Amino acid sequence: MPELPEVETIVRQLAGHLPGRRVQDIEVCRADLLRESAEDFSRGLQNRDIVAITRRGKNILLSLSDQSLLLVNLGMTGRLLFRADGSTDPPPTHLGIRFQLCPGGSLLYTDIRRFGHLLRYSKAAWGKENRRLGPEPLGRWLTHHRFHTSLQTSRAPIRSWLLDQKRVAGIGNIYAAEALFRAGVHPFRKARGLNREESKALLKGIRKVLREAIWAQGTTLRDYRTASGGRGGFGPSLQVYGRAGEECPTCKAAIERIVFANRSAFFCPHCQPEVL
DNA sequence: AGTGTATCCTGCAGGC
DNA sequence: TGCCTGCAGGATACAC
Repeated sequence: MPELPEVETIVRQLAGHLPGRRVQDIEVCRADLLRESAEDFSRGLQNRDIVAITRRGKNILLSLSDQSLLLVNLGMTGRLLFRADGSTDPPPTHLGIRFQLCPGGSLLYTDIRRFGHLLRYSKAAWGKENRRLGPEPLGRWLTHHRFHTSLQTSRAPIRSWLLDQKRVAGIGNIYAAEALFRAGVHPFRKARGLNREESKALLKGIRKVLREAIWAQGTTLRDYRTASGGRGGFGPSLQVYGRAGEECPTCKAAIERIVFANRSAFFCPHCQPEVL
């Protein structure tokens, strides 16, 4: 569910609450969210101070006072909510893990489908894992030239390439569809088949749609919520995702939906021709 | 090596 | 009303 803009929104909100707070107590309601025992997980976090919160791709990273790190991946339906003490909000459904913080407040991880996970890393172990992720699409390192060069190494359909977190980190099915539409590139096209002009348009499209979605605090189709429980406002700005049968905003042709790699792809057959 | 597919899990919408 | 099917923003183990 949550792609880069959604995760960025959550991180920005939590940055106003978490740093400076201590993890006082941990309640694990759903142990299958972890890859270690609930006891080890709790022991590794208890009494650590949260120093910082950042994002890498679609992952949320909490830096702790002992140099270790807690990674939160929200999967499809994960939420990370901050609740002040005495909050009148109703208790969340599908609570997975509750972190009681000091001085005051709690951090709640909820997840209907439980595709998400929480992982502790040492500084060194995270460094190694981090290198396996592709560059940040909004980062300065990823130039048009590097993007184009990277595309040339793959025969995969460009939609699959964009979803592969080892290529570029943070893009999911919604923003892949939107970026391809903005660039006029059919999702089926081979990555290495894009010429310089097309790859430049694609990177520009990716950056534009991600920035606009961050500005709108992400896209709530159903389950995504910000850290304060709010909804993202980018939904009405989606031009093709979820709009099969509707008119293309550019040319009025009917938007099509095809399924490959087990996922829907939405595109305009006129603005995004499969063959040039 | 580099791809596509099936699978984990729950909830909801739509058809009958 | 209720049962059934298909579909969902992600990541990964496997087969080819």
